[in-house]
Amino acid sequence: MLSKRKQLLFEKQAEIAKAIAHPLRIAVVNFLKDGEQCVCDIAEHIGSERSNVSRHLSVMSNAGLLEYRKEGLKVIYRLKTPCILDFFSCVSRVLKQQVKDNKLLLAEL
Amino acid sequence: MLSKRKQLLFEKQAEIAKAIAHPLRIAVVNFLKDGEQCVCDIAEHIGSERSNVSRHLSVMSNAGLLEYRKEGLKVIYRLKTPCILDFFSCVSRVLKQQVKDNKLLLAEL
DNA sequence: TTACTATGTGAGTATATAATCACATACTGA
DNA sequence: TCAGTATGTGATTATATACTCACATAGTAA
Repeated sequence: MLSKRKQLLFEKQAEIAKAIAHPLRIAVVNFLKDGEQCVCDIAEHIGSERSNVSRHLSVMSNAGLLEYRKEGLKVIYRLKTPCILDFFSCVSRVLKQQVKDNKLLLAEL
Repeated sequence: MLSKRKQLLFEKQAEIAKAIAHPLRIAVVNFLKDGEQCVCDIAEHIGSERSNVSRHLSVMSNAGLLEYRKEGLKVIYRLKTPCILDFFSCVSRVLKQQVKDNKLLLAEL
């Protein structure tokens, strides 16, 4: 059985993973990897309501993935831990494997 | 604005991230990193209903994170793309940073 | 002050996800 | 064949998450 300590750790880890696990939030990470951006530009780039984007940004910020600074009216977000980007290299590997598997499956028909 | 192609990619990536983003499923990954295990042993190790664990395993398997083989009555799961484990090294970094931030916050009081 | 802009938040609704229980299926071994 | 075990799935319920709209707040600039 899992110790309480381990369970707590896994919950924390899941929280961080959840903060990445959304198409819009992944789009944000991809946009921010080239440099910081304000909410309005992020919203425009992604093509979603500002209020919605704002909420997603706060989810990611609370999870420790993003940080921000204020500049006049604008709030400018940036990646806090760029190692998140490594995550996507693994995800790409999983996706490529999926394509390979599908090809094998097709060859069976 | 995002291209349809990019959007589709982000959706696929989010699907994979979602398949990790649950405490129980993270516990499974941690258990399987030392080698393959049957559903019954996974369920016992984690301390959850077999039916529930079975469903979580199928989520991860569908996402391409796990694969399995059958051996008599048992179904034995293993990690399909061990690079998932890299993900956790980044998550650990995020968690450590959170602790640091909290310490700084405490020092302000 | 007044009008304007950027951001964030409350409330409501829709949708997705998780857990539980009961049950079906499939394999094993007497 | 029959009893027993491992796994998976349907149905239900509970909970969490996402989106939209309206509005509040805070800074800017005339």
